[in-house]
Amino acid sequence: MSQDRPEPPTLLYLIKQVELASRAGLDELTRPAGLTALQYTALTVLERHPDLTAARLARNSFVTAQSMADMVTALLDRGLIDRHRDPRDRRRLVLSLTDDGRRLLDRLRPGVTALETRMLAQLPATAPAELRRLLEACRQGLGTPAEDRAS
Amino acid sequence: MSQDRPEPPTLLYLIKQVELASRAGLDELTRPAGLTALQYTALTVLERHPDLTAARLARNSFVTAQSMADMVTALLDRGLIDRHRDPRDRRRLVLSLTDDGRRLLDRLRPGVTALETRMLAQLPATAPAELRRLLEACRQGLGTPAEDRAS
DNA sequence: GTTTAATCATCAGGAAACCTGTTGATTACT
DNA sequence: AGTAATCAACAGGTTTCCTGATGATTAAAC
Repeated sequence: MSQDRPEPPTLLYLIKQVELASRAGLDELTRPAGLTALQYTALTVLERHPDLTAARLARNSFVTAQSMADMVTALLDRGLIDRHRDPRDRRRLVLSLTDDGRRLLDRLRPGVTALETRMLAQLPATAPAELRRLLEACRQGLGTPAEDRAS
Repeated sequence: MSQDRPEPPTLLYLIKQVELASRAGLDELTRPAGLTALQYTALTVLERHPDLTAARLARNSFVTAQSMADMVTALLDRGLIDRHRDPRDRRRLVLSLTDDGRRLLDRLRPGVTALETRMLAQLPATAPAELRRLLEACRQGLGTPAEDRAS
């Protein structure tokens, strides 16, 4: 009766836990630069996928365009990103990293890499690839956010 | 030149992606009940670890006690949790689920389980255990949040 | 080709979740 | 006894998210 077995947490919860822990670490790294973890993440997405619009960026992050607008404004104000109209679709405002944004990412990257290394420290060398495979399948299962659609 | 290799995202980013997707799914499930995904998660933690304080709950979620206070207040106001002083340490206000809170969790659980199942749908039956093992090691590596300390 | 529908950006307003900094009460350490 | 650590809470503020509405532009339907 009072003998309740620990009841293992769900996988959903474990994922949240790891994300929370990594966000805390990321925040620590990016705070000195005046960036939040989410802003840093958005910058890395723009680095990997140039010429995204705010709307696409929002879908990629499973949030509404209005939510993303707040962050885009912050990054614009700090001069880390830039934007211009797409001549082929004049509704679209295409985002791109500025040189300042690129420099900031380059400066932060080593710390982030170290954080990831620390996360994986206890695991064998084969684990990262395995974890990647599993996570990508999970993302797929939950409905991948229309990404990686090259020109 | 315009041939940029996709540059695989970091594992930290993949974890965030899966968490974002799962949070979106969770929010959809819990919104009808007037709960956010985070509030639901806090309730499940209290279910698995009765007699936690808000401070412990905060550490468990890698946030400050002040941040957790907002959510605790919301859950108290909705009558989903309760609290009382710990007679052995009168600084502590111990949290516990109310019957209403327990009922709500029971009602939401099937949907959450289905969400997790959907996430894992593409993977073989051995994957969940493997994923759990990897994620637990990651959490450990990032500094586990003083949990699972039974009485 | 004109109407209809979808998409993009944006404004307004608000809620939730985070933070720093401070204070007072209680317990633990010395 | 006195210092340090912990817990809860107050004040005030930022970031991140939402719904709802609007105008501009493109795509689809008729």
